[in-house]
Amino acid sequence: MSENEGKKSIRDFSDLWNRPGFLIRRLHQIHVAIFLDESRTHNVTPVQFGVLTVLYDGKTLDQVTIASQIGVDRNTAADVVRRLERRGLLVRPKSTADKRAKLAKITDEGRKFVDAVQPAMIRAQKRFVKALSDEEHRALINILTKLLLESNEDGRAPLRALSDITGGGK
Amino acid sequence: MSENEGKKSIRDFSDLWNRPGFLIRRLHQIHVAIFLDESRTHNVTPVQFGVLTVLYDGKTLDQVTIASQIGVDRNTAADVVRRLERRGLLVRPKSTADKRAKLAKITDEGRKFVDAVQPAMIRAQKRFVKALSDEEHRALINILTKLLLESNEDGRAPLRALSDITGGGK
DNA sequence: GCTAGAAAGGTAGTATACTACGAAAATAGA
DNA sequence: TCTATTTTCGTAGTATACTACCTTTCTAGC
Repeated sequence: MSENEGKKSIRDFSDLWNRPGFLIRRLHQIHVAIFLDESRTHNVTPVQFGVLTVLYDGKTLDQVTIASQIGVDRNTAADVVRRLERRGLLVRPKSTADKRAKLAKITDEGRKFVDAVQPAMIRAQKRFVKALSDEEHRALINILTKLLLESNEDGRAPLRALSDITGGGK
Repeated sequence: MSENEGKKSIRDFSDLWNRPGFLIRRLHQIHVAIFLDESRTHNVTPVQFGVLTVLYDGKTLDQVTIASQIGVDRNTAADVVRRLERRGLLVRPKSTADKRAKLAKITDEGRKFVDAVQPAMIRAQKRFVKALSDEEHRALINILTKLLLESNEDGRAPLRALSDITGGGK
């Protein structure tokens, strides 16, 4: 095979496999599949687990805050919270301070559930990147983080409290 | 002597931002948002555009083949094809050779549509990775491709004809 | 030729993710 | 205080993505 066949620019997107958007979509599908496979017996999705993780320490949060912390749409967050409530993993008390707000608080059962699923989440992450060396892994995280910070406001669910990442002075 | 104190392994996933799955999900959301924004006037999604791209050269394909080429589920591909048919961008003749198969073929209108949307797709890809240097861009594509090839069979929609990527055969 | 299994399509149901709209409540400004 | 705006939640609708199950058709083995 020739060395630099065609010598196309890296910014040539005519090939599907040179489109970052395509690769990202496929990898997202695959990660979800791996997560569901590893946590098969628990019947939980990555986003549901994310919500429970955010609530794990006992904080009582409203839906908008939850949405901004895990990076999903407000409506999606409300859906997810409803499903988790149905399973008894969290409760949804009304706020007394703000009559509009509907809060979410993890239950004991929910906390036990997170403890039980945590190892599967770890297995899924490891399996997902098992082909990479530590160096490649680090490069991947760095580049994805860079893209995310750069485009955070482009999505419909911009994350807040990014100071943890940027190290910026709050 | 805390040489390694606080120096977490790259494989420590306790922080959300160290979880490749989380980063990938967010970036997927953002890419879709950017694509929809750039192609706003055309009312088309990345997956729909992918199907039309595969059919652009006039091939008549069945739904399973389309699904495997763009990496979506068989049922999802059928949904997408139905929507594109509704808009007159493709037709769905029945196969004479195989009475089960329902084929898809792009129309003249569909081909014109792809021509019109192509620049928006290019703009979306460029905007998505605009924060990266050529070197970072290349590293990203390489790593994502590596992950994809490694995990292709883990998803529900494994891609076929990967020889173009692996350099094998042909 | 016949039958079992595979393969293609379809329906139905669920979850994530978004848009658009509306109601109720909180807040900021005149 | 009164009003306009913002915020929060809700509903409804669409698209991607998957599972589960079903029918029809094709194919392989006998």
